[in-house]
Amino acid sequence: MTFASFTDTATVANAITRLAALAPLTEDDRRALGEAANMAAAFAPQSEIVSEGAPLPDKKILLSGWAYRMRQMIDGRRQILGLLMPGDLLGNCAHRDPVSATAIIAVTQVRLCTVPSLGSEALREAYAMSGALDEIALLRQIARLGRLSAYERMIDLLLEIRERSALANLLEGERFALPLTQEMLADLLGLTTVHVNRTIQTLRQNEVLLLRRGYARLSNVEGLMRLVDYRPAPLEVAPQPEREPRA
Amino acid sequence: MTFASFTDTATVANAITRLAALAPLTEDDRRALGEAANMAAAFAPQSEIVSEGAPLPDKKILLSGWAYRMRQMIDGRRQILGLLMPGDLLGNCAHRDPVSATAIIAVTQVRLCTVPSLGSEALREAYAMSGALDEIALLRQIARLGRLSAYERMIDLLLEIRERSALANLLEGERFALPLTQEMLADLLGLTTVHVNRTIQTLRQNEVLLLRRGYARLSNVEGLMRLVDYRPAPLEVAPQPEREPRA
DNA sequence: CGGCCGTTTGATGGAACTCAATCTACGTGG
DNA sequence: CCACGTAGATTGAGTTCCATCAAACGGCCG
Repeated sequence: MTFASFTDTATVANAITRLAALAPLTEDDRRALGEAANMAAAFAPQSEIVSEGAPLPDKKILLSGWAYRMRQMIDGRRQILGLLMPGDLLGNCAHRDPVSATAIIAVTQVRLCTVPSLGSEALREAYAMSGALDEIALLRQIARLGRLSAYERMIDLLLEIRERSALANLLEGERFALPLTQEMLADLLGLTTVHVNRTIQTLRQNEVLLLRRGYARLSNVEGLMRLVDYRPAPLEVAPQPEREPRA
Repeated sequence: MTFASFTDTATVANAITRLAALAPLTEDDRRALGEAANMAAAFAPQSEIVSEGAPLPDKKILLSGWAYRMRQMIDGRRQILGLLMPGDLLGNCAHRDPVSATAIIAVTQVRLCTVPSLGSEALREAYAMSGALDEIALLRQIARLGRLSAYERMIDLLLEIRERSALANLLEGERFALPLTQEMLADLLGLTTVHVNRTIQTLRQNEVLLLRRGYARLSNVEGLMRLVDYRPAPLEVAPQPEREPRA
């Protein structure tokens, strides 16, 4: 299965939903975001959005699509450091002369726009919250790689993706998009593709995971959270209107 | 060897040296820092400076001593997420109602003080730079755990500690303090203490590492950096007056 | 139809873990 | 001042999880 043709169902609305969950946006904010979105730049799947060591661009919003931050060693070993999903913010850096510490690569087709004037209090607040969530994701990734088995790592990662999808109202019932190849999952989890494949099969046998055509569904989320000691990010998540699953 | 009695040779000057390397401090800044340091709070070795989920205190400077950020699972597995060394800043968080995502534990005796009024441009700049370096350290830790062998992880970590020591002028010749037990190293590197011990012995046999009484010395730093593809943090490090090694 | 990307399967090896015991340095109290 | 307790370091034997190597399979697109 290739994801070059992955049809991203996320819209600008999803990105804005996420920001609104981080700080109470005013109507003005939403309008400004909508206008900024009209100036969005598009990136093809697999393209390099930012290079390692390149000067960091302005603060940007990921309007739709997925990307990842990656580090590659000279001998070819790759480690994916973190995922970027709709509504995530890039270039969160307050000091002058900022340089990107990592490359950023598009997974699917990606649309990016510049954050509108940061004059708005709520937008600045959302930006700060987003930075805090970014840090939590990095910390989680460290604990995942350092102390979980392959089986647990996979569950922990899927729980995180599910949680972040929910934040942007991208949970359709209990199903969510997972446009990652097993190779990307391996680079994310510090495993080989072969072992990722075997781990997924075990998850399927245990009826924990349904994985099909770029979508995933977890069973018994509560139990899984207990299994890997998963702690949701400390956010009073406003309940979102639930979208109908479309099979 | 216990580090409860570890004599920390770092002084307030080391912490200030680090900040000065991040942004050009004025004389006023230095004076304010010196005064703030007089109001420092002390923490005993092994004590919990901040609890996970506790409300985050004000922005603080670690004046002297070492600490670490940690996450513990219910079944007892521990992962050290990162180290805090003299001159490091805590509570780098711009949004309201911040809660610590991790516990912070003192390794040695620790002294902390509140950052003086952030009115100063240079201090704000130093704070931002420090945040960027924190992120780089987290990213490095992820790549370390995900893609390096035990042997490489140990080298990579020691190179990072050496680099950070240098930033606070805590490199004495080629020697630097390493007040960590093998158990802490294990929790930091995602290994067991037994394996850390064996890895250290291999490093000693290869004449890469000298480790004695809480101090470390690396040989052939250039070669080690190449071996693990170590990339120093992008900082134009102002050369510091070198301190005489004393031992 | 053929090639390619991604997935799946099998066989084998090795890096790191587990369990268990011993050793060493140091601080403490008798 | 020595006996003891404890934290940390070290060593050995056996095991397991995950990597490696190699090949085959499946769907999609040209």
